[in-house]
Formats: sequence, C-alpha cells, structure tokens
Amino acid sequence: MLEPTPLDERKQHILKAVVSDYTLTGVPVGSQVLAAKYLIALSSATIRNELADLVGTGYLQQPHTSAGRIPTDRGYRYFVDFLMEPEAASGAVRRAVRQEFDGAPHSVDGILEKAAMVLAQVTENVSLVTAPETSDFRIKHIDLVSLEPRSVLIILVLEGNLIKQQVAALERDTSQEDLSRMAAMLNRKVNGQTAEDLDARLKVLGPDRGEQRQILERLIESISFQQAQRHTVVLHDGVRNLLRHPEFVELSRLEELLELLEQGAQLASILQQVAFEKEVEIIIGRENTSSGLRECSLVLTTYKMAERVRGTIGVIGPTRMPYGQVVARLRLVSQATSDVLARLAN
Amino acid sequence: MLEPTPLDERKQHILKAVVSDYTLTGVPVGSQVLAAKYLIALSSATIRNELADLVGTGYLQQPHTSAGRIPTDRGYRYFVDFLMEPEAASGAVRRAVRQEFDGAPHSVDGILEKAAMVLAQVTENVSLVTAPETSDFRIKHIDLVSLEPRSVLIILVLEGNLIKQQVAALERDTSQEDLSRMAAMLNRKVNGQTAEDLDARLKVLGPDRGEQRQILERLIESISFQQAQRHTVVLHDGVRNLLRHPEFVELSRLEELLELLEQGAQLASILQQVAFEKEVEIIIGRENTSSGLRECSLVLTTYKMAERVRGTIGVIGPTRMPYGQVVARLRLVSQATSDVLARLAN
DNA sequence: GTTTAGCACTCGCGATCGGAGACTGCCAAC
DNA sequence: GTTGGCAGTCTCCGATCGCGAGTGCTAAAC
Repeated sequence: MLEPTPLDERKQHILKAVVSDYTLTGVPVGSQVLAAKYLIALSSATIRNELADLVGTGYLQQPHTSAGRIPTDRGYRYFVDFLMEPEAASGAVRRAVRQEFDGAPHSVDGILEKAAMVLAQVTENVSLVTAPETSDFRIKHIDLVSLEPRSVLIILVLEGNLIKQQVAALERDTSQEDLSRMAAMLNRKVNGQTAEDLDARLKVLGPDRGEQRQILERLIESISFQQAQRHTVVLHDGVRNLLRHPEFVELSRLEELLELLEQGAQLASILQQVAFEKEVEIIIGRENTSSGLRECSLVLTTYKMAERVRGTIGVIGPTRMPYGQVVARLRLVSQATSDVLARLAN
Repeated sequence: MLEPTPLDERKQHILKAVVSDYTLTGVPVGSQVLAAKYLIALSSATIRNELADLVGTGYLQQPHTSAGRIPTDRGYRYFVDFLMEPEAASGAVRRAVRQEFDGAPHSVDGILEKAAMVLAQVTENVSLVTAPETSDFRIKHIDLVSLEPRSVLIILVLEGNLIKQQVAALERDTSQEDLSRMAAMLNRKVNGQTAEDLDARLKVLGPDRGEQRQILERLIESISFQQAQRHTVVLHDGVRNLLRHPEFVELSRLEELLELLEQGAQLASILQQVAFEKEVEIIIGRENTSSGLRECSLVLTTYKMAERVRGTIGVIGPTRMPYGQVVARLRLVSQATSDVLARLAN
C-alpha cells in the first residue's frame, strides 16, 4: 500500500470528475472533456498539468501515451474513501425491492435466494450471499424418521424455518415408535437451544453410551458440520449482467470469474476473510488476493437476523462500477433482507 | 421438416467424415482433407462432386464460396439418426463418475445437484437436471411445528428423503401439543400414500370442516403445488464450459443462453415438451423453438427412481459437439444417478 | 508563481489495399 | 463414373495511411 499522498482540493475535484465520467462512459477521459463538463473555471492546459501530477502519484493512469486518463485501483480507493457522496436509492428501486420481498418465502433459504436475485437485478451485477452461520441458531424442532432398522433420518428445524437433514447410523435396531419417543424427549430437552449450547452440555456430561447421545452428537454435527460445509456455499445470481460490461469482452477474465463462482469454496474463503471495519466494505481490483478478481471489485455488507450478524451479502463487478449507486442499493437490499428475516425469527 | 432424401453409401460415408472432422477441428472441411484423412480410395475431385450434391440436398453448407463444408442442422440430424456409432464411456470417465457418486448425499436434492455437477464435468458442456415430479412420491413422514398460535409449519418427508415445507394459517389457536397429536394421527393415516392418493380421498370425502382437513389440503398443495413450482426449477451447472467453445465468442449468443438458464421457467417448459420416443432425445439447432437455442443442441434423457421415470437430465451445448461421446457419458451419468436414487427409495 | 494559448508530436483506430492460401467448380481426358 | 488440371473466388492477414483525439512542452499573459 502506498503512503496516501495528500491531495489538494482541486486535485480531488479532478480525480472525482475523472472517476465519475469514466464510470459513466467507459472511455478514457481527456482534459478538454473535464474542462467542458466538470471544471468550467479552468482551462484544459491547467487540467493537463494536474492530470500529469495525478498520474505521477499513482491515482490515474494512461492506457497509452496520447489517450485520456482512467483511475487506477488507488484512484478508486481514494474516491470511495474520501470523495464518494452518499446516495439514496431512487423511489422506483425502493418500490421494486419492497415488492419483491413482499412475496418472499417463509424460510431463511428462500429469503436469501430472493435477496441474491433482487440484488443482482438492482445493481446490474453479480450478487453474492453467504449462507448463515447456524451454530448459534436456536433449535425449534427435532424429528427422527426411521429409514432402516439401523438408519435414521434426523430432521432439524432451526430458527427461521431453516431445515437441516442428516442420515445417521444406529448401533442397534430401533423402531419408528422408539424414535418418535426419543424425538419427543429431545424436543423437550433441546428446544430453544443452539448447537453450541448442546455441544457444551455434551462435553460436561462426558462420554456415556446410549442411542440418544449418539443422535445428539449427530444432531450437533449436522448443524455445525453442515455449517462448515455451508461456508463453501455462496449463492450468486446475475452472471448474465456481466456480459453487458465491456470489460468482459476478454473471455479469459469471464472464465476465471465463472470458475470462481461455480466452485464456490475459494469464494467463500475470500468472503470469510473480510473484516467489516465499516458497514460496507469495498475491495478494489488488485486489493483482492485472488487472481481471478484482479480486475473486479467487491462491495460487501452483512445481513442480520434478530439483531445478530449472520452472513455476508454483496456484489461483484468490474472495478469500473458506480460505487455510490451500488452501495446505496446494496444497503437497501441488505436492510430489506434483514427485515424479512427478523419477521421469521419472532 | 424436409423429406429425408435417401443417401447412398458413399455420400453417407462422406457426410459422416465431414461431421467427424468438423466436430474435431471446428474448421470447415475441404475435399483434400477428406481424401487424405478419411477416403483414401477417392480423389478430391470426386469428393467435390459429392460434396456439391450434399450441399444441394441440404445436408451440408458452405460458409462462403471458397471454403470447405460444414454440416447443416439437417446434416447433424442425419448423422445422429443413422451414422453415429454407439460409443462407450472410457474407463477413466466411468471411474471418475463412480467416485463422485460414492460420496453422494442421502437426499434426492443433493444427488441431483451432484448429477448436474458431474455431467457438466464429463461432457464439458452445460448440464440440465429437472427436479422430480413429486405428486406420486410416497409420503414417509409428516411433522407439524407451531410457529404462532394460528400459524403452522408443515414438514413433509417424501421418498428419497425429499423434504418439503410450507407455512399454513390455522382457523383457531392451536398448541404444539395439539399439533403433535394431529401429526401423529396424520402419520398413521397417510404414511406411504402419495399426494394423488390423498387428493382422491379428499374429493370423495367431500367438504367438511376441521383443522385436520385444512392441513391435509395444504399438505397436498405443498407437494403438488410446489411440484408445479418445481417445474420452473431446472438445475444447471458448467456455464464456464461454454466459454471454451469458439462459437460463443459472440457474446450475444452467450447472453441469450444465460438468460434462459438463469430464469429457468422457459427452459423448464422446453424440457417438459420433449416427448421421449427414444431413450436419448437429441434436439439440434433450429429444431428448438426457442430462439436462444437456435445455435445449440440439447441431448436429453430421463432418470428414474424405483423403476419410474422422474425427471429429465441432459446437456446443452453448441450444435458442433461430439454427439457420440456426449450420449455415452450422459447415459452413464443418468444410469449412475438412477442407481443412487434407487438405493434411497428402498 | 500560476495559468493559459498555441503547437508539434504521439498513438490508436478504422479503412483500404494487395498478396497468399485454400478450396471450389468446371472441363476435358481417361 | 472418375480423375487431373486449371482458372476463379473468397477469406484472412499484414502493411500502409490518414484522421482525430489528446498529450507535453514552451512561451507569453496574468
């Protein structure tokens, strides 16, 4: 990371104008355009001098000697940190989002899918949504269904109507009646607890035998283990939107990105590493450690359920994106998602 | 559809050679290449005459006057109907598929996802898998979980550990104890039946009041209605593979296709219209009614569970694809999927 | 010292052109 | 019916050229 060279007000103004215009048009922006559209008080020659300085300090770059300037990653960084003005989503967008969420399903899974869809739509980019951490979800209901004499299907209903299932082997033949009795007992015992609670209690109890304990263990596993698995699950939507951006005419970039999206695991670990120091984190171009994202930016925030942060929601797109607008719309969708999830938690 | 002009053996041989070579290289194939690589007994001049005939009858086309020939949709059709030799998947592929399915999950959903993944991988194209028709799945278990006094979460476990959930409103306040009793009763009554069975029984009974009937209705709805919804759900995987094919350098094609894949509904209706007269149906280029698929081919078959056809599984790719290989590998994956599903049904 | 006008210069882009190469279609001979 | 030969056609590729946009530099103005 370069030392942040302080920029005087005029340079800031020019940098901001370059980012704005380039974001809009996708064409390197020259001194004349800047003078005409953004900085009427100055001549193009003065602006040229300033532009040369901004190139020297690494905020702008020239694709080739006689072209206009485009922002570097550093330029975008300065822009989003200091120059970007807070935007509000337009009424039309607000309405569209609200309407989409009105018919949202009654489960966490469904709502997050919906969120991914809506976010992709309103930001015209690829959306990302991580599945929630479930280890601190309270258990609402347990059910045991006999598959074979020594095989049982454990069904867990967690807060938010999130359903987990897992097949477990049993040590001895067990009938459905026995399982039902066991389920009833478990329900009384574990209702409202989380996997973490159970795990702690299990550790205190120490090792003992018995089917019930075995099932409990599998049950905890099914929440926490599947949670570990879940981390490899990142919902996404809106790949079609990428094709509209001219930066993806190079298919190799698109391919790298698609690979990342379709395999998921790597993407999940990237998202997990993000430390949210601000409400919305923006990761620009080469700030990404992953090579496939070198020309992309991530705009990320979290969503909540019952006042607790549960997962990440965000957007992936070319570095040239309207950050202000994307941030505003991401906030909107994240808030709407959290609201709908809150209703589930009751 | 054109009247199928009969082709003499030599023309068949030439057509086959053109399709094979073009599939392999992607380059229009000329008379000299054919003479050298496939038809050593003939001179290029003779082959030229035959090629001209095949263009005349619509099996081949020339991209431009002085280029080699490429197959038309009609040419591909003739190829797959009469000329294609049955292939067997290689040992390496068989092993890879078997290995992938070894760790397959214990539910229909999970297995179908796995199938989509594997199919995309081994055919190097986009895979498609429709969710199964669930209206004739037997019910294994029912559970009712109270959400609010007048709101209940219905959980259904069907054959194959397929779990459905739906939230239903109740007419009067009902406690979890009541619901549990009701669930126990329902389990005794409906165990092993299908939604169709229940629907029939419900119709015979005629309209009467009562919470239980209401729940039963919602329950049927949740199977059959969600089934209707399910038809709009088509799993797919392997979009990244498309980028490897040179026919998609035109991004507009890619965009059309992606749109089709991401919205799903239209795709589902296309797949639903396919009448399986043969085990594997192949739909080539403009034989597709959908404009987005005009330059693509579909290779489709069905998968079974407990000896009954449950859904469609297949591949979508450019018309220039190695049909023999794709058919062989699709068969392999379809069979493997059906086998794993059969184990679930027990 | 800063700003500005002027100007020569650079570079990418698109159009144009021409030659090489590939393949065809046709014709005459086998 | 088949083949060799040959002229003709068309694409592809690289080179060339002019245009236009935009720069950097210099010298003059503020």
